Amino acid sequence: MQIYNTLTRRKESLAPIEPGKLGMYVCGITVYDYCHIGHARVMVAFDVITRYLRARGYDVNYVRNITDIDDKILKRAEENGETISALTERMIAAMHEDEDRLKVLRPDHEPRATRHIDDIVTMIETLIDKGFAYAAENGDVYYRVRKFADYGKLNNRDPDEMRSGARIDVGEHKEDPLDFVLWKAAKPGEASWPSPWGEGRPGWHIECSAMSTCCLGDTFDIHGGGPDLTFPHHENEIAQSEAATGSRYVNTWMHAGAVRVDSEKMSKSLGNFFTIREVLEVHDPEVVRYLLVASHYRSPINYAPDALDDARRSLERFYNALNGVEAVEGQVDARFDARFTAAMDDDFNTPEALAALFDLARELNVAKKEAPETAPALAFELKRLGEVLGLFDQDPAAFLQAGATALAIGEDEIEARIAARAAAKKAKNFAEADRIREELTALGITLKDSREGTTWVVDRD
RNA sequence: GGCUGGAUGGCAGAGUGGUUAUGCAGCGGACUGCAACUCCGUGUACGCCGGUUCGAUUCCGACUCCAGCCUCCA
Repeated sequence: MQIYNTLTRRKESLAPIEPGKLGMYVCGITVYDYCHIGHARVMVAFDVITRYLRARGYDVNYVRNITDIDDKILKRAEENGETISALTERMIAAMHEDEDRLKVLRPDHEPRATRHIDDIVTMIETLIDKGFAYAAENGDVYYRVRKFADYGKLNNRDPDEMRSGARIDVGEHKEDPLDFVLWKAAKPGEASWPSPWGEGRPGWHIECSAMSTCCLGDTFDIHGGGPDLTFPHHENEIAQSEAATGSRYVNTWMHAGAVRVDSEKMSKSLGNFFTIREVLEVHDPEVVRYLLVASHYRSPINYAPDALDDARRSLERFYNALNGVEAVEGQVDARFDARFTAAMDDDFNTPEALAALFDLARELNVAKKEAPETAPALAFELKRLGEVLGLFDQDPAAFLQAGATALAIGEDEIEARIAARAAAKKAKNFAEADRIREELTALGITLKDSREGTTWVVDRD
């Protein structure tokens, strides 16, 4: 099992700290708004990673945090005229709904910042004791970046060169412009927690250090997140945790690729984002998931409506193959599994894995015609491997007929007309049969004849 | 400016020192009463310039362009 490690910039063999077990922490969502497709990318990527590692026999402990206290949350709650917890509970519920629809399995633990204030305070105290942090007069506590010799190792950055950077916020209470906040003193009226330095709230980076260490130990196997978190967030996590514990923080750093719109990163600040829920109003969740899985997790992907239409058509190929076959476990050529596994073993190469599944689908299509008795086992194999990617879980006919409820014709009526057409065909009245088919075509229904009878799908084009 | 990636056929997207990725779309054929589905066949694709090599899209160097991070952001 090879995994690309952002820290070393190369693929490395996976070597669990404890044989057979893996601790994985992924930076989750700041819950002040609905999740967008960029969030979906990270959720799906690490869902596939977790599913595969488990299928490979690892006992994975998957932790993904929820940031439920933060400046943006305070601001949004204020704007909405609702309490912080009303806002965050609402968004957490929405997030869970979104990921359920995308077939993203829940992490084993979802620690929330506000429930770990004690751990955070303890870690900050340790950092102060060790000289890696200091309390400023205004009640803020800062991390002393220059004290940590390895600072910049994840991003290949030299603090001396960053010093001259014009965009670094100087901040009147910092000893050094590079220092970042661990604890923010509360302004009057703001949500706050007591601490040795006065009322305040945690800085963003420290919560992940505290919660990951708390859930997974001082050193753990895998830490993941979105592409924009490598700096400063993950760099700062390393600085905090390694200074506090004196141990190596993380063995393997994994980062997903960005989702772009018109070649620009999809982000809240650019305002060019699509929320998961608005996309799911128009597209089947599995189509969205397929789009995300069809690219390698580290590659950037361009989000466009056309891309979803393409994904839909590719997925139809799988469901057409699966349609009309009962999946039953049985003897199957092992080379499909071997190809799939080899691809996934190579840094979770899902496009390559899908290529193997397309070949399996072809085999299934051939079997359906030429050796029907072998089809159920092939269908089972396709579904079994697809499950690792979180795909092919729907009833094929239902998938292909999705959207029927929006049509101007009921399913019973469709069946009635198919029966009428069958009668016309039997009577060799092809003109009438074609008339009925064209009528259905006009309504968005495509018929498919086979030896077993006629089925129908909803026309997407 | 510094640091990361990337540039593959009409589109999407893997990969490889010399042999078919895969999917969608197109074209030809088969199947079909005709279609749809399916099957078979089909495309001188690897940004540009040098170098290494018997041979490079694949390795090395320069260049051009694109994206990300350096500020909240998945």
